[in-house]
Amino acid sequence: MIREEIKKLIEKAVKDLYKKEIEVEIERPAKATYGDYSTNIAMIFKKNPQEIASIIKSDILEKIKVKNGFINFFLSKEYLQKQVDEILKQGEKFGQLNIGKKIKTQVEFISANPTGPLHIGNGRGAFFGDTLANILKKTGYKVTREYYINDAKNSNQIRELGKTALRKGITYLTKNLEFKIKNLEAKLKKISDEGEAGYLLAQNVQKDIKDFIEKRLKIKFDNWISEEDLYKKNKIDKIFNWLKDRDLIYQKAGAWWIKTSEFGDSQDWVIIRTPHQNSLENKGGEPTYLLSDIAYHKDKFDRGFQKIIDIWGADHQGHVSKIKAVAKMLGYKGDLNILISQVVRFKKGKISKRKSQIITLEDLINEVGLDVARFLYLTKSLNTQMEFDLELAKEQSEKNPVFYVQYAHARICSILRKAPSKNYWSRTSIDYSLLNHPSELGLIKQLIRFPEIVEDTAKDYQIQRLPQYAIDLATIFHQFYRDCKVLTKDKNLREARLALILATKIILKNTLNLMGISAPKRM
RNA sequence: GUCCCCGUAGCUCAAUUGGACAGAGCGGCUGACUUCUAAUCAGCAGGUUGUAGAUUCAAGUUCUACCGGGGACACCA
Repeated sequence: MIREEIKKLIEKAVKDLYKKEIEVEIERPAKATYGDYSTNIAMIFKKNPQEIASIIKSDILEKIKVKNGFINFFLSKEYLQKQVDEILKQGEKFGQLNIGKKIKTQVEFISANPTGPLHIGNGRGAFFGDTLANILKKTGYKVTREYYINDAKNSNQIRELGKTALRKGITYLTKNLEFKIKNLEAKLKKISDEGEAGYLLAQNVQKDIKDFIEKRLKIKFDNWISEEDLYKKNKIDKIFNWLKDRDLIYQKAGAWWIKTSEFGDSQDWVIIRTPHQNSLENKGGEPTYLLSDIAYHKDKFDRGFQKIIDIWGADHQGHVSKIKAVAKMLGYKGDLNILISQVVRFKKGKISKRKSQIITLEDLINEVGLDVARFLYLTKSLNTQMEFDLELAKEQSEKNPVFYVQYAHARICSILRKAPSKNYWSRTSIDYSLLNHPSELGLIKQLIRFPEIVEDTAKDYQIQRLPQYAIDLATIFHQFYRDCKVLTKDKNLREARLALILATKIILKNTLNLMGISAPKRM
Protein backbone atom coordinates (compact mmCIF):
# COMPACT_ATOMS: atom_id res chain seq x y z
CA MET A 1 0.00 0.00 0.00
CA ILE A 2 1.23 3.41 -1.00
CA ARG A 3 0.40 4.89 2.38
CA GLU A 4 2.78 2.44 4.03
CA GLU A 5 5.57 3.34 1.64
CA ILE A 6 5.25 7.04 2.32
CA LYS A 7 5.16 6.35 6.02
CA LYS A 8 8.45 4.50 5.79
CA LEU A 9 10.03 7.31 3.80
CA ILE A 10 9.23 9.85 6.50
CA GLU A 11 10.24 7.61 9.35
CA LYS A 12 13.57 7.07 7.69
CA ALA A 13 14.02 10.80 7.10
CA VAL A 14 13.30 11.56 10.74
CA LYS A 15 15.66 8.85 11.85
CA ASP A 16 18.45 10.14 9.60
CA LEU A 17 17.95 13.72 10.73
CA TYR A 18 17.23 13.45 14.43
CA LYS A 19 18.29 9.90 15.30
CA LYS A 20 14.78 9.21 16.60
CA GLU A 21 12.55 6.21 15.99
CA ILE A 22 8.97 7.40 15.72
CA GLU A 23 5.63 6.20 14.45
CA VAL A 24 4.33 8.50 11.74
CA GLU A 25 0.67 9.03 10.91
CA ILE A 26 -0.17 9.53 7.27
CA GLU A 27 -3.35 11.37 6.47
CA ARG A 28 -5.42 12.39 3.52
CA PRO A 29 -5.39 16.17 3.17
CA ALA A 30 -8.75 17.87 3.41
CA LYS A 31 -8.31 19.44 0.00
CA ALA A 32 -6.94 17.69 -3.06
CA THR A 33 -4.92 20.80 -3.92
CA TYR A 34 -2.81 20.27 -0.81
CA GLY A 35 -1.62 16.93 -2.11
CA ASP A 36 -2.43 13.24 -2.09
CA TYR A 37 -1.07 12.43 1.33
CA SER A 38 0.19 14.49 4.23
CA THR A 39 1.70 14.30 7.66
CA ASN A 40 1.63 16.63 10.64
CA ILE A 41 4.76 15.11 12.13
CA ALA A 42 6.74 18.32 12.02
CA MET A 43 4.17 20.15 14.12
CA ILE A 44 3.91 17.38 16.65
CA PHE A 45 7.65 17.17 17.19
CA LYS A 46 8.22 20.87 16.68
CA LYS A 47 10.68 20.40 13.85
CA ASN A 48 11.16 22.27 10.62
CA PRO A 49 8.92 20.59 8.04
CA GLN A 50 11.01 21.91 5.19
CA GLU A 51 14.08 20.26 6.63
CA ILE A 52 12.36 16.86 6.74
CA ALA A 53 10.79 17.32 3.33
CA SER A 54 14.07 18.22 1.69
CA ILE A 55 15.79 14.91 2.35
CA ILE A 56 12.94 12.67 1.18
CA LYS A 57 13.49 11.30 -2.29
CA SER A 58 11.42 8.68 -4.10
CA ASP A 59 10.29 8.02 -7.63
CA ILE A 60 6.74 7.36 -6.51
CA LEU A 61 6.53 11.03 -5.62
CA GLU A 62 6.30 13.86 -8.08
CA LYS A 63 6.88 16.54 -5.47
CA ILE A 64 6.72 17.37 -1.81
CA LYS A 65 5.36 20.67 -0.60
CA VAL A 66 5.17 22.21 2.82
CA LYS A 67 2.14 24.25 3.78
CA ASN A 68 0.78 25.41 7.14
CA GLY A 69 3.24 23.12 8.86
CA PHE A 70 2.05 20.03 7.03
CA ILE A 71 4.28 18.08 4.71
CA ASN A 72 2.27 17.24 1.61
CA PHE A 73 3.06 14.52 -0.89
CA PHE A 74 2.07 14.38 -4.54
CA LEU A 75 2.12 11.02 -6.28
CA SER A 76 3.81 10.72 -9.63
CA LYS A 77 1.82 10.04 -12.78
CA GLU A 78 3.90 7.00 -13.56
CA TYR A 79 3.09 5.45 -10.21
CA LEU A 80 -0.62 6.08 -10.62
CA GLN A 81 -0.72 4.72 -14.14
CA LYS A 82 0.97 1.55 -12.98
CA GLN A 83 -1.73 1.04 -10.37
CA VAL A 84 -4.40 0.45 -12.99
CA ASP A 85 -2.45 -2.54 -14.16
CA GLU A 86 -2.04 -3.65 -10.56
CA ILE A 87 -5.79 -3.58 -9.96
CA LEU A 88 -6.49 -5.55 -13.14
CA LYS A 89 -3.82 -8.04 -12.19
CA GLN A 90 -5.23 -8.63 -8.73
CA GLY A 91 -8.87 -8.36 -9.72
CA GLU A 92 -11.23 -9.17 -6.89
CA LYS A 93 -8.29 -9.75 -4.60
CA PHE A 94 -7.24 -6.12 -4.77
CA GLY A 95 -7.61 -4.65 -1.30
CA GLN A 96 -7.27 -8.00 0.37
CA LEU A 97 -4.93 -7.60 3.31
CA ASN A 98 -3.37 -9.74 5.92
CA ILE A 99 -3.52 -7.61 9.03
CA GLY A 100 -5.77 -10.25 10.59
CA LYS A 101 -3.13 -12.94 10.23
CA LYS A 102 -5.82 -15.63 10.19
CA ILE A 103 -6.74 -14.90 13.79
CA LYS A 104 -9.84 -16.83 14.81
CA THR A 105 -12.52 -14.19 15.06
CA GLN A 106 -16.14 -14.31 15.99
CA VAL A 107 -18.79 -11.74 15.18
CA GLU A 108 -21.99 -12.31 17.10
CA PHE A 109 -24.95 -10.27 15.99
CA ILE A 110 -28.72 -9.91 15.77
CA SER A 111 -29.35 -12.58 18.45
CA ALA A 112 -32.96 -11.45 18.67
CA ASN A 113 -35.42 -13.05 21.05
CA PRO A 114 -37.36 -15.89 19.43
CA THR A 115 -40.67 -14.38 20.45
CA GLY A 116 -41.58 -12.56 17.26
CA PRO A 117 -40.32 -11.32 13.91
CA LEU A 118 -37.25 -9.09 13.58
CA HIS A 119 -38.02 -5.41 13.96
CA ILE A 120 -36.30 -2.47 12.35
CA GLY A 121 -33.94 -2.12 15.30
CA ASN A 122 -32.58 -5.60 14.62
CA GLY A 123 -31.79 -4.51 11.08
CA ARG A 124 -29.07 -2.32 12.35
CA GLY A 125 -27.08 -5.05 14.05
CA ALA A 126 -27.84 -7.34 11.13
CA PHE A 127 -26.36 -5.18 8.39
CA PHE A 128 -23.59 -3.77 10.51
CA GLY A 129 -22.49 -7.19 11.74
CA ASP A 130 -22.64 -8.78 8.33
CA THR A 131 -20.62 -5.98 6.74
CA LEU A 132 -18.06 -5.91 9.52
CA ALA A 133 -17.62 -9.67 9.16
CA ASN A 134 -17.04 -9.17 5.42
CA ILE A 135 -14.40 -6.56 6.08
CA LEU A 136 -12.59 -8.60 8.70
CA LYS A 137 -12.53 -11.53 6.33
CA LYS A 138 -11.14 -9.28 3.60
CA THR A 139 -8.37 -8.16 5.91
CA GLY A 140 -7.24 -11.65 6.76
CA TYR A 141 -9.19 -12.62 9.85
CA LYS A 142 -10.72 -16.06 10.06
CA VAL A 143 -14.29 -15.02 10.70
CA THR A 144 -17.21 -16.93 12.17
CA ARG A 145 -20.66 -15.39 12.17
CA GLU A 146 -22.72 -16.45 15.13
CA TYR A 147 -26.31 -16.01 16.26
CA TYR A 148 -27.26 -16.65 19.88
CA ILE A 149 -30.81 -17.82 20.45
CA ASN A 150 -32.28 -16.90 23.84
CA ASP A 151 -34.56 -19.89 24.05
CA ALA A 152 -33.94 -21.19 27.56
CA LYS A 153 -37.01 -22.95 28.91
CA ASN A 154 -36.56 -21.46 32.35
CA SER A 155 -36.21 -17.86 31.13
CA ASN A 156 -38.98 -15.37 31.73
CA GLN A 157 -39.53 -14.52 28.10
CA ILE A 158 -39.93 -18.14 27.08
CA ARG A 159 -42.25 -18.80 30.02
CA GLU A 160 -44.27 -15.74 29.06
CA LEU A 161 -44.37 -17.01 25.50
CA GLY A 162 -45.51 -20.32 26.95
CA LYS A 163 -48.34 -18.60 28.77
CA THR A 164 -49.37 -17.06 25.50
CA ALA A 165 -49.26 -20.46 23.83
CA LEU A 166 -51.32 -22.02 26.59
CA ARG A 167 -53.70 -19.06 26.43
CA LYS A 168 -52.94 -17.99 29.97
CA GLY A 169 -51.68 -14.59 28.98
CA ILE A 170 -51.56 -12.14 26.11
CA THR A 171 -48.02 -10.87 26.46
CA TYR A 172 -46.84 -11.80 23.01
CA LEU A 173 -50.10 -12.36 21.21
CA THR A 174 -49.97 -11.23 17.60
CA LYS A 175 -51.79 -12.49 14.53
CA ASN A 176 -48.73 -14.35 13.45
CA LEU A 177 -48.33 -16.11 16.79
CA GLU A 178 -52.04 -16.84 16.93
CA PHE A 179 -51.67 -18.67 13.65
CA LYS A 180 -48.70 -20.65 14.88
CA ILE A 181 -50.41 -21.58 18.12
CA LYS A 182 -53.32 -22.98 16.13
CA ASN A 183 -50.97 -25.12 14.12
CA LEU A 184 -49.36 -26.44 17.27
CA GLU A 185 -52.63 -27.01 19.05
CA ALA A 186 -52.41 -30.80 19.10
CA LYS A 187 -48.92 -30.78 20.55
CA LEU A 188 -49.68 -28.01 23.01
CA LYS A 189 -52.58 -29.95 24.47
CA LYS A 190 -50.15 -32.48 25.84
CA ILE A 191 -48.05 -29.79 27.50
CA SER A 192 -48.82 -28.12 30.78
CA ASP A 193 -45.45 -26.60 31.60
CA GLU A 194 -45.10 -23.01 30.45
CA GLY A 195 -41.40 -23.36 29.71
CA GLU A 196 -41.97 -26.38 27.50
CA ALA A 197 -44.83 -24.73 25.67
CA GLY A 198 -42.83 -21.57 25.17
CA TYR A 199 -39.86 -23.51 23.91
CA LEU A 200 -41.98 -25.33 21.37
CA LEU A 201 -43.46 -22.10 20.08
CA ALA A 202 -40.06 -20.36 20.15
CA GLN A 203 -38.56 -23.05 17.93
CA ASN A 204 -41.31 -22.38 15.47
CA VAL A 205 -40.73 -18.65 15.54
CA GLN A 206 -36.99 -19.12 15.31
CA LYS A 207 -37.41 -21.14 12.14
CA ASP A 208 -39.14 -18.16 10.53
CA ILE A 209 -36.44 -15.79 11.73
CA LYS A 210 -33.75 -18.03 10.32
CA ASP A 211 -35.54 -18.32 6.98
CA PHE A 212 -35.99 -14.58 6.83
CA ILE A 213 -32.34 -13.92 7.61
CA GLU A 214 -31.06 -16.38 5.06
CA LYS A 215 -33.49 -15.80 2.23
CA ARG A 216 -34.50 -12.18 2.54
CA LEU A 217 -31.55 -10.55 4.29
CA LYS A 218 -29.11 -12.85 2.50
CA ILE A 219 -27.01 -13.19 5.63
CA LYS A 220 -25.34 -16.50 6.22
CA PHE A 221 -24.49 -17.45 9.77
CA ASP A 222 -21.94 -20.14 10.46
CA ASN A 223 -23.34 -20.97 13.88
CA TRP A 224 -26.73 -20.82 15.51
CA ILE A 225 -26.18 -21.34 19.22
CA SER A 226 -29.11 -22.16 21.46
CA GLU A 227 -29.14 -21.07 25.09
CA GLU A 228 -31.30 -24.06 25.95
CA ASP A 229 -28.58 -26.26 24.46
CA LEU A 230 -26.10 -24.81 26.92
CA TYR A 231 -28.39 -26.04 29.68
CA LYS A 232 -28.80 -29.43 28.08
CA LYS A 233 -25.06 -29.81 27.81
CA ASN A 234 -24.69 -28.87 31.47
CA LYS A 235 -22.58 -25.87 30.60
CA ILE A 236 -24.45 -23.76 33.12
CA ASP A 237 -23.73 -26.21 35.95
CA LYS A 238 -20.15 -26.52 34.84
CA ILE A 239 -19.44 -22.82 34.85
CA PHE A 240 -21.16 -22.50 38.22
CA ASN A 241 -18.90 -25.13 39.72
CA TRP A 242 -15.88 -23.72 37.96
CA LEU A 243 -16.54 -20.31 39.54
CA LYS A 244 -17.32 -21.85 42.91
CA ASP A 245 -14.09 -23.86 42.94
CA ARG A 246 -12.15 -20.68 42.37
CA ASP A 247 -14.01 -18.74 45.03
CA LEU A 248 -15.32 -16.24 42.49
CA ILE A 249 -18.90 -16.47 43.71
CA TYR A 250 -20.49 -16.34 47.14
CA GLN A 251 -23.85 -16.82 48.79
CA LYS A 252 -25.74 -13.93 50.31
CA ALA A 253 -29.36 -13.69 51.37
CA GLY A 254 -30.14 -17.00 49.73
CA ALA A 255 -28.81 -16.04 46.32
CA TRP A 256 -25.45 -16.63 44.64
CA TRP A 257 -23.44 -13.57 43.65
CA ILE A 258 -20.50 -13.18 41.35
CA LYS A 259 -17.53 -11.03 42.34
CA THR A 260 -17.51 -8.80 39.28
CA SER A 261 -16.59 -5.81 41.45
CA GLU A 262 -13.14 -7.30 41.92
CA PHE A 263 -12.67 -7.32 38.14
CA GLY A 264 -13.54 -3.77 37.23
CA ASP A 265 -17.32 -3.63 37.43
CA SER A 266 -19.10 -1.31 39.85
CA GLN A 267 -20.78 -4.08 41.80
CA ASP A 268 -21.45 -7.80 42.17
CA TRP A 269 -24.42 -9.43 40.51
CA VAL A 270 -26.79 -12.29 41.21
CA ILE A 271 -26.26 -15.40 39.12
CA ILE A 272 -28.57 -17.78 41.01
CA ARG A 273 -31.80 -16.44 42.42
CA THR A 274 -33.05 -17.13 45.93
CA PRO A 275 -35.14 -20.31 45.81
CA HIS A 276 -38.81 -19.83 46.33
CA GLN A 277 -40.29 -21.26 49.51
CA ASN A 278 -42.52 -23.57 47.53
CA SER A 279 -39.85 -24.58 45.06
CA LEU A 280 -39.59 -28.31 44.60
CA GLU A 281 -35.98 -28.06 43.57
CA ASN A 282 -33.54 -28.27 46.40
CA LYS A 283 -30.36 -27.57 44.54
CA GLY A 284 -31.11 -23.87 44.55
CA GLY A 285 -32.98 -21.25 42.60
CA GLU A 286 -32.86 -20.58 38.91
CA PRO A 287 -29.86 -19.13 37.14
CA THR A 288 -30.16 -15.59 35.86
CA TYR A 289 -29.47 -14.55 32.29
CA LEU A 290 -26.05 -13.41 33.41
CA LEU A 291 -24.98 -16.91 34.36
CA SER A 292 -25.99 -18.42 31.05
CA ASP A 293 -24.26 -15.57 29.28
CA ILE A 294 -21.12 -16.25 31.29
CA ALA A 295 -21.40 -19.88 30.24
CA TYR A 296 -21.86 -18.75 26.66
CA HIS A 297 -18.81 -16.52 26.76
CA LYS A 298 -16.75 -19.20 28.45
CA ASP A 299 -17.80 -21.39 25.57
CA LYS A 300 -16.64 -18.75 23.08
CA PHE A 301 -13.30 -18.43 24.85
CA ASP A 302 -12.87 -22.20 24.96
CA ARG A 303 -13.54 -22.48 21.26
CA GLY A 304 -10.36 -20.48 20.76
CA PHE A 305 -11.58 -17.18 19.38
CA GLN A 306 -8.82 -14.65 19.82
CA LYS A 307 -11.00 -11.79 18.72
CA ILE A 308 -14.63 -11.56 19.69
CA ILE A 309 -17.06 -8.90 18.61
CA ASP A 310 -20.46 -8.80 20.27
CA ILE A 311 -22.97 -6.46 18.70
CA TRP A 312 -25.81 -5.68 21.09
CA GLY A 313 -28.79 -3.41 21.15
CA ALA A 314 -28.88 -0.30 23.31
CA ASP A 315 -31.01 -2.05 25.91
CA HIS A 316 -28.05 -4.32 26.69
CA GLN A 317 -25.72 -1.46 27.42
CA GLY A 318 -25.75 -2.16 31.17
CA HIS A 319 -24.60 -5.68 30.45
CA VAL A 320 -21.29 -4.59 28.93
CA SER A 321 -19.36 -3.94 32.11
CA LYS A 322 -20.50 -7.26 33.53
CA ILE A 323 -19.26 -9.32 30.60
CA LYS A 324 -16.02 -7.34 30.40
CA ALA A 325 -15.43 -8.11 34.07
CA VAL A 326 -16.27 -11.75 33.44
CA ALA A 327 -13.77 -11.92 30.59
CA LYS A 328 -11.07 -10.74 32.97
CA MET A 329 -12.26 -13.14 35.63
CA LEU A 330 -12.07 -16.06 33.23
CA GLY A 331 -8.61 -14.97 32.17
CA TYR A 332 -9.50 -14.32 28.57
CA LYS A 333 -6.39 -13.08 26.79
CA GLY A 334 -7.98 -12.22 23.46
CA ASP A 335 -9.58 -9.07 22.18
CA LEU A 336 -13.18 -8.71 23.35
CA ASN A 337 -15.19 -5.93 21.72
CA ILE A 338 -18.74 -5.17 22.69
CA LEU A 339 -20.42 -2.75 20.34
CA ILE A 340 -23.72 -1.14 21.20
CA SER A 341 -26.04 -0.09 18.43
CA GLN A 342 -28.16 2.85 19.45
CA VAL A 343 -31.89 2.74 19.10
CA VAL A 344 -33.77 3.16 15.89
CA ARG A 345 -36.68 5.44 16.61
CA PHE A 346 -39.83 6.33 14.82
CA LYS A 347 -40.59 9.91 14.24
CA LYS A 348 -43.37 10.74 16.63
CA GLY A 349 -46.88 11.04 15.38
CA LYS A 350 -46.18 9.76 11.93
CA ILE A 351 -46.88 6.10 12.36
CA SER A 352 -49.84 5.06 10.32
CA LYS A 353 -52.68 4.03 12.57
CA ARG A 354 -54.40 1.56 10.35
CA LYS A 355 -51.52 -0.88 10.44
CA SER A 356 -50.13 -2.60 13.49
CA GLN A 357 -47.89 -0.50 15.69
CA ILE A 358 -44.86 -2.66 15.12
CA ILE A 359 -43.11 -2.25 11.82
CA THR A 360 -41.03 -5.30 11.11
CA LEU A 361 -37.79 -5.47 9.22
CA GLU A 362 -39.65 -7.47 6.62
CA ASP A 363 -42.10 -4.59 6.11
CA LEU A 364 -39.17 -2.31 5.46
CA ILE A 365 -37.49 -4.65 3.00
CA ASN A 366 -40.75 -5.18 1.16
CA GLU A 367 -41.19 -1.46 0.93
CA VAL A 368 -37.75 -0.27 -0.14
CA GLY A 369 -35.81 -3.37 -1.15
CA LEU A 370 -32.76 -4.97 0.41
CA ASP A 371 -30.12 -2.81 -1.30
CA VAL A 372 -31.70 0.45 -0.18
CA ALA A 373 -32.35 -0.87 3.32
CA ARG A 374 -28.75 -1.96 3.76
CA PHE A 375 -27.41 1.31 2.46
CA LEU A 376 -29.82 3.32 4.60
CA TYR A 377 -28.52 1.65 7.75
CA LEU A 378 -24.85 1.50 6.82
CA THR A 379 -24.46 5.22 6.17
CA LYS A 380 -25.07 5.97 9.82
CA SER A 381 -22.61 5.48 12.62
CA LEU A 382 -23.64 2.84 15.18
CA ASN A 383 -23.71 5.57 17.84
CA THR A 384 -26.31 7.65 16.08
CA GLN A 385 -29.88 7.35 17.16
CA MET A 386 -31.62 6.80 13.88
CA GLU A 387 -34.81 8.68 13.23
CA PHE A 388 -37.02 6.56 11.17
CA ASP A 389 -40.33 6.50 9.53
CA LEU A 390 -41.43 4.39 6.67
CA GLU A 391 -42.54 7.42 4.66
CA LEU A 392 -39.06 8.88 4.85
CA ALA A 393 -37.52 5.54 3.96
CA LYS A 394 -39.76 5.26 0.92
CA GLU A 395 -38.99 8.79 -0.10
CA GLN A 396 -35.28 8.17 0.32
CA SER A 397 -35.48 4.92 -1.55
CA GLU A 398 -36.40 6.66 -4.79
CA LYS A 399 -33.57 9.12 -4.52
CA ASN A 400 -31.25 6.88 -2.64
CA PRO A 401 -27.52 7.29 -3.17
CA VAL A 402 -27.28 3.53 -3.53
CA PHE A 403 -28.77 3.90 -7.01
CA TYR A 404 -26.22 6.54 -7.77
CA VAL A 405 -23.44 4.10 -6.99
CA GLN A 406 -25.10 1.21 -8.78
CA TYR A 407 -25.69 3.42 -11.78
CA ALA A 408 -21.98 4.05 -12.10
CA HIS A 409 -21.47 0.31 -12.23
CA ALA A 410 -24.22 -0.16 -14.81
CA ARG A 411 -22.76 2.63 -16.91
CA ILE A 412 -19.41 0.92 -17.00
CA CYS A 413 -21.01 -2.35 -17.98
CA SER A 414 -22.84 -0.58 -20.75
CA ILE A 415 -19.63 0.85 -22.17
CA LEU A 416 -17.94 -2.53 -21.95
CA ARG A 417 -20.79 -4.10 -23.88
CA LYS A 418 -20.34 -1.57 -26.65
CA ALA A 419 -16.59 -1.72 -26.81
CA PRO A 420 -15.57 -2.73 -30.34
CA SER A 421 -12.60 -4.89 -29.45
CA LYS A 422 -12.80 -7.30 -26.60
CA ASN A 423 -9.12 -7.55 -26.04
CA TYR A 424 -8.86 -4.75 -23.52
CA TRP A 425 -8.13 -7.30 -20.87
CA SER A 426 -4.84 -8.28 -22.41
CA ARG A 427 -3.05 -6.03 -20.01
CA THR A 428 0.40 -6.35 -21.46
CA SER A 429 -0.45 -4.44 -24.61
CA ILE A 430 -1.91 -1.43 -22.86
CA ASP A 431 -0.07 1.89 -22.83
CA TYR A 432 -1.06 3.26 -19.43
CA SER A 433 0.99 6.40 -19.94
CA LEU A 434 -1.87 7.69 -22.10
CA LEU A 435 -3.96 8.15 -18.96
CA ASN A 436 -2.96 11.77 -18.40
CA HIS A 437 -6.16 13.71 -18.05
CA PRO A 438 -6.80 15.14 -14.56
CA SER A 439 -10.08 13.23 -14.45
CA GLU A 440 -8.28 10.01 -15.26
CA LEU A 441 -5.61 10.55 -12.66
CA GLY A 442 -8.23 11.63 -10.15
CA LEU A 443 -10.12 8.43 -10.72
CA ILE A 444 -7.01 6.33 -10.20
CA LYS A 445 -6.27 8.16 -6.97
CA GLN A 446 -9.70 7.27 -5.69
CA LEU A 447 -9.30 3.64 -6.77
CA ILE A 448 -6.09 3.13 -4.84
CA ARG A 449 -7.76 4.42 -1.69
CA PHE A 450 -9.79 1.24 -1.50
CA PRO A 451 -7.27 -0.83 0.48
CA GLU A 452 -6.86 2.04 2.93
CA ILE A 453 -10.60 2.28 3.44
CA VAL A 454 -10.77 -1.43 4.09
CA GLU A 455 -7.84 -1.35 6.49
CA ASP A 456 -9.08 1.64 8.47
CA THR A 457 -12.55 0.16 8.78
CA ALA A 458 -11.22 -3.20 9.93
CA LYS A 459 -9.42 -1.32 12.69
CA ASP A 460 -12.03 1.11 13.94
CA TYR A 461 -15.29 -0.52 12.80
CA GLN A 462 -16.59 2.76 11.39
CA ILE A 463 -18.60 1.07 8.68
CA GLN A 464 -20.19 4.29 7.41
CA ARG A 465 -16.87 5.01 5.75
CA LEU A 466 -17.70 2.37 3.15
CA PRO A 467 -20.89 3.82 1.65
CA GLN A 468 -19.26 7.24 1.73
CA TYR A 469 -16.32 5.92 -0.24
CA ALA A 470 -18.67 4.30 -2.74
CA ILE A 471 -20.49 7.58 -3.30
CA ASP A 472 -17.23 9.46 -3.75
CA LEU A 473 -15.96 6.88 -6.20
CA ALA A 474 -19.18 7.05 -8.20
CA THR A 475 -18.97 10.85 -8.30
CA ILE A 476 -15.41 10.81 -9.54
CA PHE A 477 -16.28 8.20 -12.12
CA HIS A 478 -19.24 10.24 -13.39
CA GLN A 479 -16.92 13.23 -13.72
CA PHE A 480 -14.46 11.14 -15.67
CA TYR A 481 -17.32 9.97 -17.86
CA ARG A 482 -18.17 13.57 -18.62
CA ASP A 483 -14.60 14.57 -19.42
CA CYS A 484 -13.15 11.53 -21.15
CA LYS A 485 -14.84 9.55 -23.84
CA VAL A 486 -13.87 5.93 -23.51
CA LEU A 487 -14.89 4.59 -26.90
CA THR A 488 -12.76 6.85 -29.04
CA LYS A 489 -11.32 6.08 -32.44
CA ASP A 490 -7.79 6.13 -31.12
CA LYS A 491 -7.29 2.46 -30.36
CA ASN A 492 -4.50 2.87 -27.85
CA LEU A 493 -6.29 5.53 -25.84
CA ARG A 494 -9.51 3.57 -26.01
CA GLU A 495 -7.91 0.46 -24.60
CA ALA A 496 -6.14 2.36 -21.86
CA ARG A 497 -9.46 3.92 -20.84
CA LEU A 498 -11.24 0.59 -21.07
CA ALA A 499 -8.63 -0.77 -18.71
CA LEU A 500 -9.31 2.14 -16.36
CA ILE A 501 -13.07 1.63 -16.28
CA LEU A 502 -12.57 -2.07 -15.88
CA ALA A 503 -10.45 -1.35 -12.82
CA THR A 504 -13.17 1.01 -11.59
CA LYS A 505 -15.76 -1.70 -12.06
CA ILE A 506 -13.70 -4.09 -9.96
CA ILE A 507 -13.39 -1.64 -7.09
CA LEU A 508 -17.03 -0.58 -7.24
CA LYS A 509 -18.15 -4.17 -7.17
CA ASN A 510 -15.77 -4.99 -4.34
CA THR A 511 -17.13 -2.12 -2.29
CA LEU A 512 -20.74 -3.07 -2.93
CA ASN A 513 -19.97 -6.70 -2.17
CA LEU A 514 -18.54 -5.78 1.20
CA MET A 515 -21.78 -4.00 2.01
CA GLY A 516 -23.86 -6.89 0.73
CA ILE A 517 -25.35 -4.74 -1.99
CA SER A 518 -25.81 -5.91 -5.55
CA ALA A 519 -23.88 -4.49 -8.51
CA PRO A 520 -26.34 -4.49 -11.41
CA LYS A 521 -25.14 -4.67 -15.02
CA ARG A 522 -28.11 -2.74 -16.31
CA MET A 523 -30.44 -0.20 -14.77
C1' G B 1 -29.80 10.27 41.84
C1' U B 2 -25.64 7.27 39.14
C1' C B 3 -23.67 5.42 34.41
C1' C B 4 -23.66 5.22 28.82
C1' C B 5 -24.85 7.45 23.84
C1' C B 6 -26.23 11.79 21.27
C1' G B 7 -26.88 17.37 20.14
C1' U B 8 -23.44 19.75 13.34
C1' A B 9 -27.28 23.34 7.03
C1' G B 10 -34.76 23.36 6.56
C1' C B 11 -34.55 17.43 6.90
C1' U B 12 -31.44 12.64 7.27
C1' C B 13 -26.46 12.12 8.37
C1' A B 14 -20.65 12.56 7.64
C1' A B 15 -16.13 14.70 9.21
C1' U B 16 -9.43 10.45 8.07
C1' U B 17 -10.17 9.60 16.21
C1' G B 18 -6.62 16.67 17.88
C1' G B 19 -5.42 19.08 11.93
C1' A B 20 -5.67 22.87 6.83
C1' C B 21 -11.65 26.94 4.35
C1' A B 22 -16.90 21.84 8.91
C1' G B 23 -18.79 18.15 4.05
C1' A B 24 -22.57 14.66 1.37
C1' G B 25 -27.62 13.32 0.07
C1' C B 26 -32.62 15.08 0.15
C1' G B 27 -35.44 19.62 -0.27
C1' G B 28 -35.05 24.98 -2.80
C1' C B 29 -33.19 27.94 -7.07
C1' U B 30 -30.13 28.28 -12.37
C1' G B 31 -28.23 25.88 -16.52
C1' A B 32 -26.72 21.19 -19.83
C1' C B 33 -29.83 15.40 -23.45
C1' U B 34 -28.34 14.93 -31.92
C1' U B 35 -23.63 12.23 -27.14
C1' C B 36 -20.11 5.60 -24.35
C1' U B 37 -27.14 5.15 -20.12
C1' A B 38 -29.71 12.58 -17.99
C1' A B 39 -30.90 7.18 -12.18
C1' U B 40 -25.98 11.96 -14.98
C1' C B 41 -23.15 16.64 -15.04
C1' A B 42 -22.06 22.10 -13.90
C1' G B 43 -23.46 26.11 -10.64
C1' C B 44 -26.16 29.12 -6.54
C1' A B 45 -28.32 29.61 -1.65
C1' G B 46 -28.13 27.42 3.18
C1' G B 47 -23.55 27.07 9.67
C1' U B 48 -21.43 31.37 15.92
C1' U B 49 -21.00 22.66 15.41
C1' G B 50 -26.76 23.19 22.25
C1' U B 51 -24.52 27.13 26.03
C1' A B 52 -20.29 28.97 29.02
C1' G B 53 -15.40 28.28 30.38
C1' A B 54 -10.47 25.40 30.17
C1' U B 55 -6.24 22.84 27.76
C1' U B 56 -2.47 24.22 22.83
C1' C B 57 0.72 25.83 17.37
C1' A B 58 -4.32 23.77 16.31
C1' A B 59 -10.98 21.80 19.31
C1' G B 60 -17.13 19.59 16.01
C1' U B 61 -13.55 16.10 18.29
C1' U B 62 -10.20 16.37 24.87
C1' C B 63 -11.54 18.30 30.18
C1' U B 64 -15.21 20.91 33.66
C1' A B 65 -20.12 22.91 34.51
C1' C B 66 -24.84 23.69 32.71
C1' C B 67 -29.24 22.96 28.91
C1' G B 68 -31.89 19.44 25.86
C1' G B 69 -33.03 14.27 23.71
C1' G B 70 -32.54 8.91 24.18
C1' G B 71 -31.03 4.50 26.75
C1' A B 72 -29.42 1.64 31.06
C1' C B 73 -29.45 1.20 36.29
C1' A B 74 -33.76 -6.18 38.70
C1' C B 75 -32.98 -12.23 42.43
C1' C B 76 -35.84 -9.43 33.61
C1' A B 77 -33.53 -11.00 29.21
